[in-house]
Amino acid sequence: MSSIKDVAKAAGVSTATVSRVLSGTDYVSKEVTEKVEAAVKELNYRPNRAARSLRTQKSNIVGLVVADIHNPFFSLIGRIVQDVAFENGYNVFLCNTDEDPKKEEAYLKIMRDENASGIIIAPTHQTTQSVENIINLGIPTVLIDRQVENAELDGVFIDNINAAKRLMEHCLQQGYHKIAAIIGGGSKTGKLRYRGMLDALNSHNKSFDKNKVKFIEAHIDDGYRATKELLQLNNQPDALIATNVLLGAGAIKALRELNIPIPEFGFACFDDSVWAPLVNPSVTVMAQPAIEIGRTAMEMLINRINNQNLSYREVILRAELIERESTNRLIISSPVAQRPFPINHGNSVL
Amino acid sequence: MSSIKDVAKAAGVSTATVSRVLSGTDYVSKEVTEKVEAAVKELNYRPNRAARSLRTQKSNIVGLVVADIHNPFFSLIGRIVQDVAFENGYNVFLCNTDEDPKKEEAYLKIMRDENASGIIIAPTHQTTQSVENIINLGIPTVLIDRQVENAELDGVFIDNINAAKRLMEHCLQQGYHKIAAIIGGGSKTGKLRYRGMLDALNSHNKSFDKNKVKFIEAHIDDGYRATKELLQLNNQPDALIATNVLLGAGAIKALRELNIPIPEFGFACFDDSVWAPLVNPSVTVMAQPAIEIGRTAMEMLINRINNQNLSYREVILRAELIERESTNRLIISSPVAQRPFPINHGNSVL
DNA sequence: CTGAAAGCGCTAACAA
DNA sequence: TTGTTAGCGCTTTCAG
Repeated sequence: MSSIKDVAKAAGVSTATVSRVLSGTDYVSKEVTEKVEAAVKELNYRPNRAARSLRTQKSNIVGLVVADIHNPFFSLIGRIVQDVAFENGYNVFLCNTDEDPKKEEAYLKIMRDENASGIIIAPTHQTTQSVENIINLGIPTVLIDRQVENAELDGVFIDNINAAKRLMEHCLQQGYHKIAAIIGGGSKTGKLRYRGMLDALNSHNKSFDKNKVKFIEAHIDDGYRATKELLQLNNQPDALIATNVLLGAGAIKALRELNIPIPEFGFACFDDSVWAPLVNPSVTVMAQPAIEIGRTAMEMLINRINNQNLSYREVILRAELIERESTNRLIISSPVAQRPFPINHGNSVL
Repeated sequence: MSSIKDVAKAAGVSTATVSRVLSGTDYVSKEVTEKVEAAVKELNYRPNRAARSLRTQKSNIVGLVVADIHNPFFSLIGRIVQDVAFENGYNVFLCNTDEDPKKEEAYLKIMRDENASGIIIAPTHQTTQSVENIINLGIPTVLIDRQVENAELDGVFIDNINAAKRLMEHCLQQGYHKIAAIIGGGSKTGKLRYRGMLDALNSHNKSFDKNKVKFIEAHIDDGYRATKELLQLNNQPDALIATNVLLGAGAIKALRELNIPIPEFGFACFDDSVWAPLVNPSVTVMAQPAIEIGRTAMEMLINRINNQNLSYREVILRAELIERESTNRLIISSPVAQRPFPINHGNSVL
């Protein structure tokens, strides 16, 4: 491994000059520049990142802190974040918190130790402390997925209340009136979506039957169990909304096992996925624009890194209601194969 | 941000002593140790990684290089790799190559620049050059998913030939005899799986009808298109095997649109997924043990980092055939809801 | 426009 | 058992 000294020697210049050529900050004569570039090529020189980082107190590391990269919503975001990062010379550190504030804090500390340039984070539900931790780091940060009031941080979200409201509204319009919900209780997002659903109900002079709402951990198993419990109530619901893709998958498993007829029983969930149009009947979803979220977040982060004085901004993206069969109580029995579905849907999640 | 000097001053000792206490390598008296630890706590001191890395020519960075983290097979592996890494003090750099050798090479160079301690990689199809690049780095490396002959590298794989053979064997036993295949052409894995399928056919004195085999890029869209093409042949196939989860999803879309009756027409693919048991009919799969692959790979990597003199080893894990309805030509029409499916299947991929 | 030299924060000889 | 010190490879004043 050749160092900057070797290059300097080979080019017959000082290390400072080599550094200048590489960074392109200062003016260097054409002649010298060429000599240096030749030496760089010759020696196959690549600057040592640790040395650079130590000297500049910066790094090209960006932390991506999410609950679980295996959640397809996050993996799609992660995919795009990494793409944009790569295009801009940044590397992505992957951190899975499982919504555990301890882990989250540990990762944030590591980001500080690494002199991370920036962080993209979907903070855990312990919002206040968590966000305080982030702000105290003094590292440029973009929040995703979970909005935090009054946080002096950039963020990109969807309007959860509105999206949930529209989804509930849709179900009501389809004629369901005893609607149950399973909600991810680990994050702020779940609470907002609950509120949106409630808003829709209220505007119809309705409300949630309390024992038809379950705040649970956002895992497949939990969605499965909760759905089974809900369907064993005396006063059974006639529809179910799940507030994320994992809960949705668990719910479908349960509905299948219990042989619940859909869409006589209505079902819808958040997040589009590859399988939502493929299960039978196909599933109505509120699709979050994951790709756009990821791209926007990384771009905002780069802007923030390059200019810390920007005023903080929040980007709210619109989620899209995709109506499919699982809530189509009005016109039952149109065969699956005749319903078109998007082959290349940008929001789609595996 | 306090440095080791501040701690040394506060504890009234030298920086060397502080370093010794922190690393635990040399003996330090109890008394001094306590003073140092108190100072560390007091100042909320955390060692600067760049400085440490520069000095030791090591880092705690591990690169995870895969085609696409949004492929649920890789995202599950990534999830586990990151877990094990975290437990052992390593951080994971995420790299998506899209099977592009250029990108792969770029990421490998970055790993070198970062003094990465290790790499876990599913190499692209340009095997020889790619693996040479890896070996030339001199960084401990574990291959996953794509076996490379004669590579002086650790690896953890499944026996692709055998797994594909068993899957094909299963289809033949179910009475399908004009079986088509869509195969990921971008990686070695696809070729091995092709060979396994061929082996099974040969042992029945059969062979592939050449225009019923398509080597394509492993994307959903490509699987979709290829399936449509295959079903427009004069001599239509009576079954289809897809060699990975993305191709499988695309195939199902196409089969749905064309209103192909399953399991009269047979379908199976590699990789279990959350939706495989939920689509209708449920899909027979050859499930790869993704969690085990990820865990084993990271553990092997740590071993290799700690002892470069170990002899190289290959771990071959067994894939599991999960028979579901989509190949169940023999007993048609058992209702979905009555077929049990695993709620917490370890291999399951979203 | 270029060079000399200091120093980022840490570890590891070597000394004591 | 502890301290002194050199130096990892780079950038960035400051001089020229």
